[in-house]
Amino acid sequence: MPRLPREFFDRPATEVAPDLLGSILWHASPAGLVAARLVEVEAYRGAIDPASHAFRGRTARNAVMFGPPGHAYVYFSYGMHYCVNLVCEPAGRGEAVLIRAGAVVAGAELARRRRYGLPDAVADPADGVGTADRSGDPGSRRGGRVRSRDLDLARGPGRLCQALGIDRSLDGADACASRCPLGISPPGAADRPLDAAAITIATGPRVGISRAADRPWRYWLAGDGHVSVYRASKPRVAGPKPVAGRAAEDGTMHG
DNA sequence: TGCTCGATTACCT
DNA sequence: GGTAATCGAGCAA
Repeated sequence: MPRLPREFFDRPATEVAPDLLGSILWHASPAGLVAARLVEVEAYRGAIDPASHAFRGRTARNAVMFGPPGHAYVYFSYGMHYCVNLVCEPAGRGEAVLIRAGAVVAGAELARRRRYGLPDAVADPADGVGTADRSGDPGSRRGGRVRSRDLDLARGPGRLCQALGIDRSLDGADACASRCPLGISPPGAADRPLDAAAITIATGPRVGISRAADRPWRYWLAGDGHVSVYRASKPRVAGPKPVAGRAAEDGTMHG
C-alpha cells in the first residue's frame, strides 16, 4: 500500500484536514488488517487554538503533537475511549488533525468483533469458524439492524479507534514509515478510485468542544452516512441555574 | 493531595 | 433528549 508522504502533513492542519478526506487509514495488527476510508476530520492548531491539547504547551501526554509531521497522536478520553490524530506542520508547532469517522473498507469482520464482540470472537478456534458468524445475530440488541451497525463501525473517533484496534501503544507511530503497522494511503489505494470532482466537502464547528467552538475546522464528506452526528459541547451546569437570559443555542446541525 | 471535567459512547425514558 | 460509565491530565490549594 502506498503511503501519503511526510510532506503531505508538513502544512497547517486546516489545509491537511480536508485533503485527508477519502484517504485510507489502516492498522495491520497481529489480529489482522482493518482499513477505513476517512469521511470526517477536525483540525487542531496548537498554540493559536484554545481547543487544542497543545494550546497550553508540551506535556508528557501531548509530546507527540510537538514532534515531526505524519506521526500518530493517540490519547485516552473519558476513561474509556481512544482518539487518534495525525501530526501536522514541522516539529514544535503542535498542530494535528483528529480522525473522527470513516467507512470500513477492509477487515470489516475483525472490526465487528472488536466493536461488538460477536460470538466468533470468543468461540474456540478449534470448532468450525464461520458458522458462528453466519448464524449469529449482529443486531440482536435492538432487533437486528445490521446495516446501521455497519455504518456505526467507525462513526465517531472512539468507535474508529476501537474498530481499528488503536490504543496508546500506537502513540507516536510514524504513519509515513514503511514498516509501521499504522499507515495512511491516498484515496483509491484500497477502495474504488475516488472521483475528486464527485465529492463535496462540508465544513462546520468542531464537535464537543467548549473553547473556540466558533472556528469551522471540522470537515466531512457531505451526505456520507458514516459521518458522526454533530453535538455541541455539554453546557456546564454549576449550582443555581441562570434565572434569565438563555444563551444562543444555535449550532444545531447534522452531518 | 484532591477535585473537576473532557476532542465519547451506549443505553434509558 | 438525558445521563451513567470511567480515568487521568491539569489545576487549585
